[in-house]
Amino acid sequence: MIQVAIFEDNKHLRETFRLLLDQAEDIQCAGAYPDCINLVENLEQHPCDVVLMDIEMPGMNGIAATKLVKEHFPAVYILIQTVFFDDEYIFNAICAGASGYILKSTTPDGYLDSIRDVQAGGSPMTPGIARRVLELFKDKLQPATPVHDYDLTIQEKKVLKLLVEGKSYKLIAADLFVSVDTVKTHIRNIYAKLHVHSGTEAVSLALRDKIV
Amino acid sequence: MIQVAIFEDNKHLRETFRLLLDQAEDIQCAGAYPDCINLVENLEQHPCDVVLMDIEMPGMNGIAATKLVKEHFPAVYILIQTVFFDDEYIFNAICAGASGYILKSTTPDGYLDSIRDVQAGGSPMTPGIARRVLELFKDKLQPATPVHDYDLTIQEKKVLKLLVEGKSYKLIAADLFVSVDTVKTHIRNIYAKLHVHSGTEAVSLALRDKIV
DNA sequence: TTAGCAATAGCGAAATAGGGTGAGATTACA
DNA sequence: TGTAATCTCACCCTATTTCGCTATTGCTAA
Repeated sequence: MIQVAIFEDNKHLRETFRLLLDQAEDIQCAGAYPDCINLVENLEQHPCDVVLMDIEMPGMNGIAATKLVKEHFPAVYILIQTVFFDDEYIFNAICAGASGYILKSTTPDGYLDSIRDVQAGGSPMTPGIARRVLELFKDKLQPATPVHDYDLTIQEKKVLKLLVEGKSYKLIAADLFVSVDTVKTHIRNIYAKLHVHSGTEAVSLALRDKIV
Repeated sequence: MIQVAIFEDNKHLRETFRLLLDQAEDIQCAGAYPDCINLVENLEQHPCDVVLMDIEMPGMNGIAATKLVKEHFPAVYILIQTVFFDDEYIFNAICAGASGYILKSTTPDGYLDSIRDVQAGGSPMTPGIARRVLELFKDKLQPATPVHDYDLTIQEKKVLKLLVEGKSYKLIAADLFVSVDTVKTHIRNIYAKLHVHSGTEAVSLALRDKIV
């Protein structure tokens, strides 16, 4: 018997969900709440396996509530449901620990299947949501493309790299087997190309733009 | 009519897929290949909307093939199918540009639905795969967590932040409405806590460890 | 072959940074 | 109430950095 808690501010929807869940043989509604007041106490008194969470709620929103639930009940699975299709929402929900993300346009049976899926260790997602997740995944994880190269020469890049490592002019000169004055010249040219006026600025820019 | 190309080294499976697809009214098999030899030429001669890609193939594997397809035909959706449940595979497939990832245990109708889903802009995923994707997502993206704090005080963090922005002692002092000597003191203390001896080193460390 | 660029190197001046020492004021806490 | 931490400031001295100008060598493309 899968115990499910419902968080949904719309009273009509909330009651509809409760009826839908209780009508299924293997699912039971352990509680239905309009907001996140006393969330922890409520879940302690009425334990559940899965939380069906509305993302748009007055007061504490679904994302924050998800975090809170995960903090206090790490074993509970959270199924987010929303009418929105927003990248930020999706991203934050996943990071908060949601185990599934479905659109409210899902059919009644879809809800029940999704609840069974999360409980079985899956993460049901509306295909459209899944596409957004994959795109986000690629965007955020992939290359971190070096935007500018600033036309630095090979030697200048070497110098900049060593500068980023925190070395002094002397040490850089030693590393590259050139004189300190040469390093000075290179750094002067680097500063001009990056439009900066100090080592810290150069390092900051180099790291942010992944030049090194 | 959705045109689908099949890449599958097992002859029996390949033919089964072809029959399955052609039997659907809205789907047509545009080609079925046992390997990725002449992949680009084949797809050029027999254009398709969706590729059904086996991930385990002799010669070029499905991941590399996915990359290749995406390079030459960016608009083509790729549906990965596999018997494996491996995080590395999943991760690489997504980065290569796959639009869906289903297990081979899927039902015949499941295949057809998945193909329709990708064509419609969705990303069908077996719930178990989806769970792995979400976990990977969290693991790889979360590290936005500052690992060390180095016990910097509030003021020291402010100074470090301004240092990262490339400001000089003077400017930092002006920004914080304190004397340059105070800034020096803070920076001395910061260097001691971070175990560095120059601004460039401090900036480098601060950015890498996301202290600021 | 001339022009341009990259890399090298030097000199000098001015500004900035780094490190030592000490110390007063405020706040937090046991 | 005493102690510790934090924030503040000052003075001194040296090292390093920044920036100006100049100049040679080698390589390459017009």
